[in-house]
Amino acid sequence: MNATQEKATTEGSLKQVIAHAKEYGFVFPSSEIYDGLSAVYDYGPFGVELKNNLKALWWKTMTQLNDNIVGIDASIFMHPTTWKASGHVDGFSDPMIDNKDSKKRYRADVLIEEHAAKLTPEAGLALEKELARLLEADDLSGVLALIVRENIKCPVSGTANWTDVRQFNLMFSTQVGSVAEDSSTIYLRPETAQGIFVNFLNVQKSARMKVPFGIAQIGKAFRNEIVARQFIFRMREFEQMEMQFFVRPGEEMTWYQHWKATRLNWHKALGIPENKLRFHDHEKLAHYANAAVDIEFEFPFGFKEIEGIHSRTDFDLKSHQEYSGKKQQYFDSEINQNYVPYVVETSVGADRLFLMTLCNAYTEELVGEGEQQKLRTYLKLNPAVAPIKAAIFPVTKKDGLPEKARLIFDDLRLDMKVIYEEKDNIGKRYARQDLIGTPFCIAVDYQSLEDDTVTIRYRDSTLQERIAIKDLKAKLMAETSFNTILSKL
RNA sequence: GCGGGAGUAGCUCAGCUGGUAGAGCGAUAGCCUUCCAAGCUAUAGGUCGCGCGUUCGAACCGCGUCUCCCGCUCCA
Repeated sequence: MNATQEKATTEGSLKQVIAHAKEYGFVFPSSEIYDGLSAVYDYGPFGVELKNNLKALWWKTMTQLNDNIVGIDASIFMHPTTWKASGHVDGFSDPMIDNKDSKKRYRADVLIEEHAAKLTPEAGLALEKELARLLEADDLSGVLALIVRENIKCPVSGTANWTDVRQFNLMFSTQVGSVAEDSSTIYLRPETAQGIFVNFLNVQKSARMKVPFGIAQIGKAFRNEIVARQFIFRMREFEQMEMQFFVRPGEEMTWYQHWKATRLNWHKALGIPENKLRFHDHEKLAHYANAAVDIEFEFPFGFKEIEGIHSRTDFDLKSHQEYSGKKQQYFDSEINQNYVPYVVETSVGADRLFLMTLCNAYTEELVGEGEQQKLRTYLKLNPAVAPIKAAIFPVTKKDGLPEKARLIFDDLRLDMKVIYEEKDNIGKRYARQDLIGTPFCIAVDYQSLEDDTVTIRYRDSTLQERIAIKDLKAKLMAETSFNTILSKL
């Protein structure tokens, strides 16, 4: 651990990243003055800039670089039947049971299914049927009775000392209408995808889209997680960036592979090192999917999913067709056929993308020698997504330097987010910008008054070079443009 | 939800076996200083997470509660 001698560059632990995020205005706990609200967070002044940039980058990648992808913005509230059709009403609530000795929590249905697998095929099948009947009837005490009757034990403690079976519904519900009695229950969407599916024909017709084509959407979704933790990694209110890609039946695997590669590449282009990213194939597939893979990032707490790519088959559109009684078909004039398209989904957690970006950017470096040695903390953010693109400093606040700097600032602000500061010595000002990841600092000095040049100081190297003021904006625009990322795709 | 750990100024922490709060950094204002958290002056900021109890007296002891962190479980 004695790495103090060499120039050690380290990434932060999750704790450090959280502390940094709060201290420097990226992420605050929600309603903090009331002790916060579990698993809910607010984005601060620099956090919202960073997040907006990430969202804009994704949006442009999808809708600007692909002429067959268009966007929508659907509501959070949807007709309740939507969630019956999607399977969330039935499938999104889990019967849970705790073992009082081992303190472990299990899904009661999984426990019984695993037990059934050990029985003879006939007995196992009979048990599963019984379970299905009980679940269908929402008979939770019946499920417990079944566990007791079968003498199912906890794999850890080996005892059958169980709590009651309790239902955890992951969807938030609320009422429409001001009078409680007359109102009907509706849900806050647990995923944004259904807003796309129910608008499939609206979009296809109005934008005259031809299969294969995609619909992109960024929006909030809500899940009443039993356990929500790890900062903004798992929140009860979160933001998804989803693109549903509609393809001819039978061609879904080709597109699945295509989007898998394309999306991984996007994260790399953003500047995430290759060795911190990996694919993780799903062995157990969701009810709607015939193939699924996660793109995982190595967070301080391990490799975790940031994006999912799913081949959702025609499950959703078919289901909506059934429940709504409205045909969800597409006429493919190339092959002269009507069909319900298959869907390949790419779904990024915007907050996870944000957290990945922040974790990856957080850097601590020992600089200086001996007594002078100190820790330099900065955010190595990609300039294209950095909250502040440049800071403009007069080297002192007299002799007309502030006025000169102001002119540059007023010109730059028309094109990008910049900061002007003249308080404190310039080293302190550099350090403050490092902490929020500002990639460039522009210093106006006495030479600037004579020959209209300034120095530009680079965040990561702390090196400076002199540049003519007339060339400054073009350089900054080029260095901070989305183009620097998009051109790599 | 369960188990473990932790809550004192914006941050990092100090505060003895109970005697009603302090430091450094940071922030703000000013001075000084043309280049990497320098120096000087001043100011602001805390019902010690919250509640109840014990006590003449609680940051400190007891009980309860809330929040955060780590693990179990689940997912975008």
